[in-house]
Amino acid sequence: MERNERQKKRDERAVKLRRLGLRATPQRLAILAYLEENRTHPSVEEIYHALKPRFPSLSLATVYGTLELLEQAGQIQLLTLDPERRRYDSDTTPHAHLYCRSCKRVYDLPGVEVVWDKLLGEREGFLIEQIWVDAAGLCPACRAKQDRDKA
Amino acid sequence: MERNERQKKRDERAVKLRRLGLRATPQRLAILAYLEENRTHPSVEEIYHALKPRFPSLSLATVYGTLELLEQAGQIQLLTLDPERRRYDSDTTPHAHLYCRSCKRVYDLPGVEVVWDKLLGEREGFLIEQIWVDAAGLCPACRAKQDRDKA
DNA sequence: ATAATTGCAAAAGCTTTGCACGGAA
DNA sequence: TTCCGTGCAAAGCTTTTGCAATTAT
Repeated sequence: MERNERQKKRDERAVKLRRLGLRATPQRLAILAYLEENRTHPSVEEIYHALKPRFPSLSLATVYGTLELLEQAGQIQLLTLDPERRRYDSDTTPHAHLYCRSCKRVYDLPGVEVVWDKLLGEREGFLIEQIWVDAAGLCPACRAKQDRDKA
Repeated sequence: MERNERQKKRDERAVKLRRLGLRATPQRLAILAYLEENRTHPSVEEIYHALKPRFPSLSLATVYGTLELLEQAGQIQLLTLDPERRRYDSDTTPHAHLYCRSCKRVYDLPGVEVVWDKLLGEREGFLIEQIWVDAAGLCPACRAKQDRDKA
């Protein structure tokens, strides 16, 4: 990616934050950029460790706070399917996830056709604002490894 | 419920546990019974507090351990849609849940038609063993309350 | 200049672990 | 009698909080 393009994206993120009434601090821009560039559904700790070298003074509390803020602003989504820790996804469009019970990572699960919009709205008195389709099982790599071990 | 019927259900639970290779201790029977009789998706702490009066020596560690055991044996399911704590459901048949962001309780969500079985099995290299459909929003009571407050 | 944000340290939950004792089979 | 299971206390993590110092606007 060109230097100019990188700068352009950074500016776009800054504008986005200011439109939300938030200050565009280097920490927030970096966290947002990390999430957009790493679609691995990172945990808070993973984001923290990835950015710590570039921001030696970065604190976990800041990462927690920023993620909560971005989530409430609808810029990212909180994933709860990993029972051990929070994970975040900058892709807020509807898609299913899978939690691999072997490597404990979260993957996008392709090919799940759900009529997401039909589920939102009112339903038997409930107001449905958000839907997640979560799976648990094995990712391709762990599945292959398990087959090998059995053989 | 008659005394005989209660005893009968207790015996059935004991048999079920022994078939799984587990000892039928009073604590385990009580936890299982509580989950079957309280379909409120209780947290570990809720189960602990409910049973503590009848089992003054009961420990949280025992509740945690028993729930993990029962889950791995497929007798109950772990729900992760409440980001603050684990909840459990003795109903292991496919059904959707809703997390009310106001009262923070978990409800069964009626009327969601998902072809659950079609989602299980192999899919693009992934092995899908379990599926959850989780929603966030407002339960009927909190929704009514919010409408009232707005008026 | 001013108000929002960060970073630190401490605290607060939730969950797990190790081990001696007790109880189910 | 033999192990499995329980309870306790301590530890381990994840997440939150309060506040003084810093920084974006």
